[in-house]
Amino acid sequence: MTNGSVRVRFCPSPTGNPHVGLVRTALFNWAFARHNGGTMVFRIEDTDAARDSEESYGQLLDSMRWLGLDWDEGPEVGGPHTPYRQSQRMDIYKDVAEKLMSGGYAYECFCTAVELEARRDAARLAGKPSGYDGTCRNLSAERIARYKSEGRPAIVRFKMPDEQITFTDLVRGELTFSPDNVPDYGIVRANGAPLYTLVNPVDDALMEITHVLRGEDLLSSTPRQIALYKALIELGIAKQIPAFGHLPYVMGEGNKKLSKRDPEASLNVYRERGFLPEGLINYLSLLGWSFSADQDVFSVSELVERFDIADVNANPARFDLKKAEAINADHIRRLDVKDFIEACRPWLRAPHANWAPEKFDEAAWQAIAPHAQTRLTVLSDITANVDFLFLDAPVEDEASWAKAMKEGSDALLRTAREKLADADWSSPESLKSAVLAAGEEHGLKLGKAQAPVRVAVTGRTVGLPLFESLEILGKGKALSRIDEALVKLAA
RNA sequence: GCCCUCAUCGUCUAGUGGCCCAGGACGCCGCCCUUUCAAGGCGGUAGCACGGGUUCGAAUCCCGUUGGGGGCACCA
Repeated sequence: MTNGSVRVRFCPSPTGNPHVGLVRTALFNWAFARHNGGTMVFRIEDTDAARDSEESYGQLLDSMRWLGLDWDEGPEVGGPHTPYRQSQRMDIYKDVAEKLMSGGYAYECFCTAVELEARRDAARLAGKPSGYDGTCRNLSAERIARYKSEGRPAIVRFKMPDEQITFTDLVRGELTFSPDNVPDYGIVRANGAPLYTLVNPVDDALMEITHVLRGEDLLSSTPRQIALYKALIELGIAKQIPAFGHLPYVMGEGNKKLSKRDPEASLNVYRERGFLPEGLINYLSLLGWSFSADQDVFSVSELVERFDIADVNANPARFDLKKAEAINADHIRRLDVKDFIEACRPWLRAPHANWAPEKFDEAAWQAIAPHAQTRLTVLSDITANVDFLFLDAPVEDEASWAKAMKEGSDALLRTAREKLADADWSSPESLKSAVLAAGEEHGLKLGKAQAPVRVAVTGRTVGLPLFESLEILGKGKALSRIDEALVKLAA
């Protein structure tokens, strides 16, 4: 669909934890670049020293790497437009701002915050647009000199041309804005620090970005960026105006835009719970896009193969945890057992695991893993499923105990213990027969008969297939746990 | 207040004028399988916001209403 080389960028500012909306934006840019054999530029917009943090910067890179969203130019990778952190590009912006000023595209504005606010309120009351009213647009030279001698601070404001601006949004089609509603806007702070409004388009121009795919919240600032672009082209700084595509919001509970403050929104939450990168990517890409009419579980490479920005739809999507987990569960099941075994590792150790590290038994883990794989929705669930193998005694779960240990359970357990003692412990079938026979003696079907044994050995009423679990735990430990349960029942 | 934007099952979506009395997925319900719980199989539940047009024909095009979301910073 696109000819020539596609260059997209992902340009977060390092404030707070990465959140899923941000990730979705990164993902669509990445998928678009990869689909078209283009270039993914990663740029850090850290021009707000008060809010940016180095910690957040580190998290951003770490998150991208965890997800497998690689970049061709950017931090720690370099590229022809180094540096890729805006905090290191201040000279460039200063220079552009000066050119904009001397070219008559921007002017100094001496209005104070108080004045601005008063006029904004008045405009609002009068039912008029409340943006900047252009007061300082055509100040006389004397006036400017006087303000300066008074030491009045000034910001630099971009002068919006008095014309309609029309562009074709990649996801929304043709959009037109009238100049009345696109006021002159600040591009440099009074202290000389450039603002996002300047810095973002300037870098896009310099880095020759061809497609700007970003959140819907930036939609209404597009006309002013296009105007700035035109100025930059006239000044010989920019070559072309990029195409814009505004991605729909990712909403949270209560139909609110998922914000950084919302704990549900934090990427780290999903990572710690044991989402697979490909599972999360799969789910996130379904927010505003679809793979096909009848399939919604797919691999990252399938995504790349099919993704097209033209197929993204414009309506906001709600993040649905249940579906995200279901998709993730599917990806867990798709894993090779070997990969599943490795993927679970972090949850087999502290701080997730509740057993001492030396109690972990690699052989037992490898034996039990296949039985766990079809039962997890998130990897962190593994701990509770296998802890009976690595704990000295099964966890104490009162609800499970109460549910399984009824009248006669002690008699059943005694019989089961006897038969189990004579069974062949290298065969789950033999163990099953033992419990089955014990149940028959007490008039219980296997479903009922296995419950007390399960709770005695694993501590819980639900869990992995019992007879395989018994075999892996081993005869000695299993029988002594039944003995302990018998003691507890007698007490 | 002004401007922009969005609108198909509870949720994510397919659908670009006839193939749709609307398809898939998650959820939910039921059945089968079954050593618990899952997984798997089968079936069910539920939707084109509303009102006008245009057209032989509208979920699809146009207008309006309503509702949701966003912007209107010396944040990004």
